[in-house]
Amino acid sequence: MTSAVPDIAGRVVRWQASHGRSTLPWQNTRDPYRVWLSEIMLQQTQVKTVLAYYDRFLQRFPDVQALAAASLDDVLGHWSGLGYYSRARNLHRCAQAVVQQHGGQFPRSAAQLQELPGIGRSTAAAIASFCWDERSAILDGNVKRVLTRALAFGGDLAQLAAERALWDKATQLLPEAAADMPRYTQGLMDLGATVCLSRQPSCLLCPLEPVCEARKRQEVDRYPVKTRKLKRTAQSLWLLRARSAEGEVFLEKRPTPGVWAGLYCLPVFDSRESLEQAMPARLRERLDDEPAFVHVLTHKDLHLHPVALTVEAAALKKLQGTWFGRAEWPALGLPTPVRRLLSEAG
DNA sequence: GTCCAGGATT
DNA sequence: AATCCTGGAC
Repeated sequence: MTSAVPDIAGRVVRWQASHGRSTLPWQNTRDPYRVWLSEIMLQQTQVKTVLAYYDRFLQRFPDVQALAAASLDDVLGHWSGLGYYSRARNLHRCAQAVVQQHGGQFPRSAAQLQELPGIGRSTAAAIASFCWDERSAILDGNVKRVLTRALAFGGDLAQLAAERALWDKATQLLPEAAADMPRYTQGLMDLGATVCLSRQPSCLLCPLEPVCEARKRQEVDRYPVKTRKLKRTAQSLWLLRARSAEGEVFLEKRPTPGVWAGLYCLPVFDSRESLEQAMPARLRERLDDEPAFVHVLTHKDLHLHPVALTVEAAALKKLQGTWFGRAEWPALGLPTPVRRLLSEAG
């Protein structure tokens, strides 16, 4: 044993067995469909949020064949509210690729999994290690935090070279025994989610505390190093909130790509003037401006201006879109702010 | 209210 | 390097 690294893997594996999570609905299975679905949902999304979606999604789409056979609208309807809707579009495409190109079986290596839509390097490694014990490293945001602290890795993760170097470190740290891979991978995720927190980490509860370089130097909060320039722009949008006398709502489908791609949405306009011009003159005086509110995306603040209007259904025949009744629209793929607006209206 | 965390695609 | 969403902490 000439390695300079301490036995991090063994510590993680033993800690996972005694203190890690073991009752989440996507654990205690090696079914790649269930593991894959959970990993996609958990991208950029916290466990608590996913818990509200996972079982319901599985009930509607119990296997990869059912998902592949479903319409994209149906899939987006069950994803509605989870955010980052390209994940749902890629999920659907991936299911179809598995059925059509792999005979309904997920390919059994991380390298092949990574060829599929929506599965990047880390997600591929997670699936392969959980389902088939493959010795392949994950490196999501939580794990980056654990590893950069344990190693006092000071490279700037905004730089490609540092990112590559950390992937190499993560690979070197893997347990030697393939059979330990599921527990090791789960342990790293658990540590990042429950102990090695971004703010106020619980170092006293951490199995890596005795070997953690950042802890040793009392510099835990300096890792990971990432110089990011999040420059958020602002944009105003006007939303036509039309209701018919029968209580139906008027929705249009969003184009792909773009914000809310593929989802149903109230008709969107760049200005109040363009909203007015899109409808018959006799209706313009009945427009009712409602309080604006801000909806935040990663890269822009959307200032949303709802404009209400009650009309007979035929009055908007110049606009693209469809009327949906109370029995229909709740099941559609809707962005959260639009769903909220519709709910408030009754 | 403000700030922040969190992968893959193009 | 830019794009894509929501929820939780403070």
